[in-house]
Amino acid sequence: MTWTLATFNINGVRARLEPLLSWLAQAAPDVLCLQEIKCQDDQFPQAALAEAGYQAAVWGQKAYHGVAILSRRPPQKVLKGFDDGQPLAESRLISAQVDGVWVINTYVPQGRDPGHPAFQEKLAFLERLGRFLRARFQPGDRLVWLGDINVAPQPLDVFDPERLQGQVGFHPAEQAALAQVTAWGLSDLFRLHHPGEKQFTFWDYRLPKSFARNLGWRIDHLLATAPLAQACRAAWVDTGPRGQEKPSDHAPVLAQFELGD
DNA sequence: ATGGTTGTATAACAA
Repeated sequence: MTWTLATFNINGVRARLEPLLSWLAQAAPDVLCLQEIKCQDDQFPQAALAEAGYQAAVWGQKAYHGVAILSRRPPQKVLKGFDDGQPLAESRLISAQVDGVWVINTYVPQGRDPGHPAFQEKLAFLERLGRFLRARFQPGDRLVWLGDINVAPQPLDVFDPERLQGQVGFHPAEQAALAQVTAWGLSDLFRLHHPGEKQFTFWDYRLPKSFARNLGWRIDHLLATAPLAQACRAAWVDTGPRGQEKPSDHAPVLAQFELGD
């Protein structure tokens, strides 16, 4: 079957429910991973999404962070956090096996500044995610790690690589930490289908007219194991929502697959 | 220039 997977940092699901519903109706992904829902589980708009044809596995928290996996069909399994005996303090990781694919949805800590303790927490999160994948899954499994990963891998992935070199989101230490995870056997689906193309997924509100001037970063990714990368027919960024009224600062990223049995 | 805006919550904090 043809299967479409998407990731979208929604930056407050309650503040953007109407645009989310219209985007879902138009883009019609089979699975949508959300980050920064910024609400508790019981505040999540389950009913409105059910009416749109989606069920949701949600791990929220008050005011900050929060992740969810929306799917047309019920997931076979859902996992919140790393499930390694040490609870994750913030709601930044939810995984689900849905339509036979393991979908690992992360909102990786932003890191604040390379000199801030939060930066070390970001690196530690990425290392822990690498251990999580290696402990639980095989590179031959149908698996996608996706979400707001908060790291631009290459100079092509930021609007001004010289100026931004060494800043949070474009620092060698986090690029190395990301590479350590993907070295397990994950491919960047957007880059696979668009080598050499400058296409961003995030435009900071704090830079005046950042979207109109395309002052962005490619920090939202879909990273797939070989069986899924081989099944991937297309990957793209939908910049439509970013240009609308009161947008999220991120745009959705999608990938389409032809899944055999 | 170390700025700027946004959501949540209602004062700052995180991004």
